[in-house]
Amino acid sequence: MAVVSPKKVSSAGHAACCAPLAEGPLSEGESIQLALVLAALADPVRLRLLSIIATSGEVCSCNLEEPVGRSQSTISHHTRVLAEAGLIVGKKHGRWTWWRIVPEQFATVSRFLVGSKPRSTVRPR
Amino acid sequence: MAVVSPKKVSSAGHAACCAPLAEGPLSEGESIQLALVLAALADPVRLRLLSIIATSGEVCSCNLEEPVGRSQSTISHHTRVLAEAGLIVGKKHGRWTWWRIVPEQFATVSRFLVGSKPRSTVRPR
DNA sequence: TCCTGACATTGACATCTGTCGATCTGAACG
DNA sequence: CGTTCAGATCGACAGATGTCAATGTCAGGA
Repeated sequence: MAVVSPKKVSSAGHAACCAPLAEGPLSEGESIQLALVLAALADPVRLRLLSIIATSGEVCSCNLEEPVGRSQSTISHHTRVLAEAGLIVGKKHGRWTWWRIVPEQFATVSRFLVGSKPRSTVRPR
Repeated sequence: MAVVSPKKVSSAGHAACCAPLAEGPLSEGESIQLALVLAALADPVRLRLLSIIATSGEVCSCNLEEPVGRSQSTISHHTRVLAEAGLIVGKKHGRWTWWRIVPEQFATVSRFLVGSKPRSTVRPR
């Protein structure tokens, strides 16, 4: 994933945009946007964090370290990546940050992946 | 993506398995499997290749280099990654390899991402 | 006002990944 | 056979990523 640098784009927003994969070739820009969100999803620890948050509805960071067995700073790093990808949002309650899923972002990515049915056929040159 | 090594698992099969994210915490194994497929998707060049293949129905490698502007060896690398993730399959016709989408694998991943609705709420400790 | 606890940030490090040029392999065709 | 061509593999390299320990920040409670 050389081209995609999450640091540059502070948030992928809800704009992982564009039409399903089979609706026509993706532009370079569209593919970079989508890859950003998919890259945030493509880590075992982050997937487990997401499943915990999605299952619980709302969780504070303090309840995330133990189940995945990573240090506090690592968890903080991962929640940041997920938040920048627009997959979760955090709300501060006193000392704690409560995280919850942003279903719309998941739906957007999901919409891309379905409808990837073959259509016509192109002969090789 | 430190833990996921596509080289070790020759194919992710159609077993990116398990229930939707919100159906309960993912096991470590499940998360690694899913991350494998998502990592294959999380690259702009591979997304564009997929969109080209999905749009065309069936394409030979020789028609993939030019649209994405990468060398032959790089394309070969990417098609390999996609094939190992079970997202495409290649069939040899004489000298050419024809690639096509495996819709089931996309559906499997997609099924994970939807249904990620918040449910109950967990109090911080 | 000072301490404590919850997170964020930083720095360092080993590992992984995308890319290319060069080389290898194996099918088609004289 | 020997040549040609599609595509796989190899070797190298720059840049990205996951991880942790250490340190910074800032809200609440004593």
